[in-house]
Amino acid sequence: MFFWEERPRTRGPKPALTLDQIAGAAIAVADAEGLPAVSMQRVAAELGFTKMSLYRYVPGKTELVAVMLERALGGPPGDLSDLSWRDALSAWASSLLERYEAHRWALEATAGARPIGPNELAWMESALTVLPAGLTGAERMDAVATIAGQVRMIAGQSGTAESELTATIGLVLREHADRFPALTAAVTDAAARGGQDQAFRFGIERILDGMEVLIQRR
Amino acid sequence: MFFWEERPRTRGPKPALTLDQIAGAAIAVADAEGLPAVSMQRVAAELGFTKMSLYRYVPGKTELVAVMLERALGGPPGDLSDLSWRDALSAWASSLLERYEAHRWALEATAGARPIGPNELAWMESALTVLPAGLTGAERMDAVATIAGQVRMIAGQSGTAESELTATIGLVLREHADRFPALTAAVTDAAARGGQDQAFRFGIERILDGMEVLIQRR
DNA sequence: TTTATTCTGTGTACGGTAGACACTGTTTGG
DNA sequence: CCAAACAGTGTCTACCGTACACAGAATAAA
Repeated sequence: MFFWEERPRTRGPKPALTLDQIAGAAIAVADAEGLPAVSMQRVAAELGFTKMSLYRYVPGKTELVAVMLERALGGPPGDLSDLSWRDALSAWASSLLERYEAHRWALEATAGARPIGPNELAWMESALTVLPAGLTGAERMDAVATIAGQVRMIAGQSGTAESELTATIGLVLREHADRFPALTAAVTDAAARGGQDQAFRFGIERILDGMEVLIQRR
Repeated sequence: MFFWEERPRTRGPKPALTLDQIAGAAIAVADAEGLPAVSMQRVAAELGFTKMSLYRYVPGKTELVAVMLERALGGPPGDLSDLSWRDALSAWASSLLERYEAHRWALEATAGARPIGPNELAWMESALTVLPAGLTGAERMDAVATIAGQVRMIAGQSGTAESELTATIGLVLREHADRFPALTAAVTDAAARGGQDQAFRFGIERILDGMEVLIQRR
């Protein structure tokens, strides 16, 4: 786990690149054309170098993606201490969602086993500190996971929102509307009102309400 | 969206394979060695054919993965009607989690844009029918998404549970324990009690509690 | 029954991927 | 001054998905 920071160099030629430059170029490609467009070849070409030169800075593509994720998500918001735990967690979740939506490949990049970076830990730490008292350590972890799960669920749908949700689902749905009456009804009603931000807030409010019930029960 | 079912064949040689055979072989490979091990070459070899023969049954790899997902997740549980909405949703979530954990590549396969199959719609339909009254169509969709988000969050951690969570996180964490005091405390406490099933139930109960608050408020 | 049509599985080819390795040339510590 | 360390390049292997032409098999039409 030592590829996050640039290691000190003593002898030999001065490196022409930095890890930040590489990550930046890779992030730019992913932002513009999606994660599949990010290859060693492409990133190196974007910087005017050969692909093999990147291996002087990064052990492999897995680690490159990890660094991309780390840089793209960044650190957690810092000014949550003077809010109520509800507002703080809500703001935390909104901030995280913003980050995911600013880099729509980020969610895809977190699929499967991967190394976890310092910024990701900082996000966890941030949420844990604003969590209310009256929860065990395990429960605190679980609570953060539940909220993060909601963020990631919405982030996953956000690209697909409305346009493809009505297109992809609607295509199969219109054909078999009789097999899925409840889904058809819910989708048509949801389409009339619309808004994926509503979906996010609904889930967060339910989770926070549920946590409040638990806290006050104790 | 016509590659789900096998299309009728009239003239020409009898097909030596079926879509189910192909999907089954691919699922077996993914179960044993993970999703990256699933290639056209590998799946075809597993069946004793050349990779190009698969393209007679499936338009491309994207669709193959979609069929794999469809077959692996299967249909929703059917006997939820005589349960309370809480128990029904809890059972629904548990069933879905079981499916995801039985095929740990399934979550990874749902990352990014992808075609949505009939079984996935059936799962949605199943959850929507057991949902309590007093919610709008949009809210019903949001509620299902929130629960599904919890399932997917836990499913994503389940492979990493304990072993790697203490290894991957713990490695970086032990080095910077002073930077993440709340996280360190929560992790050590959680490790003492352990259990990823606890994490799942905790989140589900919070969400259901939150939904109950909303319902009773109306 | 013959003929024409349609479909299957195969072989070849192309452009792409990640990465191993040897090499040249630059930089700097001893 | 020189030897060690290191940067970037070029070449190579082993894969990947898939486009395309083809030979043979099965059937529908003649």
